[in-house]
Amino acid sequence: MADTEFGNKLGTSGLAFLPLYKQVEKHVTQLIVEQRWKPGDMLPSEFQLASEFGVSQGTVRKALNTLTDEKVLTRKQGLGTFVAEHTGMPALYRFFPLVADNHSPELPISEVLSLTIEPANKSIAKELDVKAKTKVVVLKRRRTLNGEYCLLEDIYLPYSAFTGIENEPEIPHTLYHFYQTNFNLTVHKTEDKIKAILADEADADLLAIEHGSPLLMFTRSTKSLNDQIIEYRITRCRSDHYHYLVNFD
Amino acid sequence: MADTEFGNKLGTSGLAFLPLYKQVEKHVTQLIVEQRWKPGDMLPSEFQLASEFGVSQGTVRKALNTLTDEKVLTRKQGLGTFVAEHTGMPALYRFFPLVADNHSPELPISEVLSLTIEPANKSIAKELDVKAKTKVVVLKRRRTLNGEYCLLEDIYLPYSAFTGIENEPEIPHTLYHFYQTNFNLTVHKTEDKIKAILADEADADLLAIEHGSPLLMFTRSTKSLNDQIIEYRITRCRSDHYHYLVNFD
DNA sequence: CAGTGGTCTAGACCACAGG
DNA sequence: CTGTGGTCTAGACCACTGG
Repeated sequence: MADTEFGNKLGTSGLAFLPLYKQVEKHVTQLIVEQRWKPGDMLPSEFQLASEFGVSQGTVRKALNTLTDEKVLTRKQGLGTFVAEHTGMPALYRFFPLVADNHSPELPISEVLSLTIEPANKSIAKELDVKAKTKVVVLKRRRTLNGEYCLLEDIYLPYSAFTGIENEPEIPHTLYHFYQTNFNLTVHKTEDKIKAILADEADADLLAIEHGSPLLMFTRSTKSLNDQIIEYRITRCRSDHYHYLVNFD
Repeated sequence: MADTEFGNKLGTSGLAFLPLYKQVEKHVTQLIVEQRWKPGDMLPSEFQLASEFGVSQGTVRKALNTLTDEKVLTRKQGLGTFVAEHTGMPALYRFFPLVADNHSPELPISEVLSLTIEPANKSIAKELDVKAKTKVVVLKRRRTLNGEYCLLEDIYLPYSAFTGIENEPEIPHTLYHFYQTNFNLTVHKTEDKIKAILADEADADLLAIEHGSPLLMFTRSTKSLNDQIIEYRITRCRSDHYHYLVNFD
């Protein structure tokens, strides 16, 4: 095998002197972003990728395992390596940390209250990392859990990444899967900032609770595989029968 | 090297047919729990451990890297592998997710309101996984952040694991480090359940806020390295100038 | 300089899935 | 049966630390 400093076939252009396994990670991620491999597709075997990239199988393995830990890929012994899909229960609850206090949870039902396209105000523009007055999609939803109104969401999306969303016949309940299949945007990381607030009149009416009830408010910033901010949302949520669950380890 | 089915020197007693690297993980963790290696100590090199355990260096490496990811160990190239200590800024904020909205945070100041030893009521006993009426330590604290009262904590500890705590001259601000150094209990995982509530009169008085203000309430269950529940705490916290920060990825 | 962890390789064998 | 990922080994070389 060509054993020169650049004996591999990865895009080592530029000055990125990263370890080979990191280069493999980036390269594989890039190929997914470019849709060479789509969600659900099976990747070539470790040996095939190794020869394709000009590195050893162990190096490919290390990269694929890291991406599996990050939930970009899924691997099954005897089957193969696949591009992760945001489908199924585990993926559903991965970014939905609301848990019923006692009984087992139903699936949440989402109800679209409005969908408009507006110029971003300063605050939203900053959160989405776009210029002020850029067109953004504003989606307001209400979710029902165990038969009662549970939470309200104001969702902001950069229109440039979601062009045509206003023509979609229906906005499904599972938004992140929808982003992935219809706009090739895979959610990779989210950050929630949580506060306690009192319900204002509008929210209280929509949730059918008393004005002044305590609500959890969390603002979420969501990044895609290629580290672009693709969503900002503000959620208000009653927590008398549910809690927001966080694990540190 | 002895290449029999049990050619290694790990305690493969019982019926635990785990991969070697998992056995190494468990074994190393156990040695830390038993204080053969104390926080801050340097472990033997990978090759020394490999020969000690009767496995290859690569297998030891895999186990040590996993434990490093779990923050049980820290590794530094050229230096060695060390048992992690709950000291320094990163460890301080690892389990303290409260962040000031705008300005950079001060270190939190803790004030002990009371420390008593009581028989556990049913609810606390269940949370600590002990029998009802078992003796538990009840520690109440108030924390100040950026010059204002910020949060109240009711902390419950199983007395059997914290015997003698009532004779400690002082309870330091950094509780988890205190558990580690004085009681050989290293915090490994926590789980927070978050709700929004209204401040009752007692809490409002202690926080110098109005009765009925919204507060974040989180109940935390904490496990040590050997998976025992070592703490249960109920925190009430104002969130008008701070937020609780959560990352999913 | 010697000793440590970090990267990379090559190859053996096992466990599992599907035809 | 073949092909996949999972485990384990052995060894080479690099990068960093401290004396």
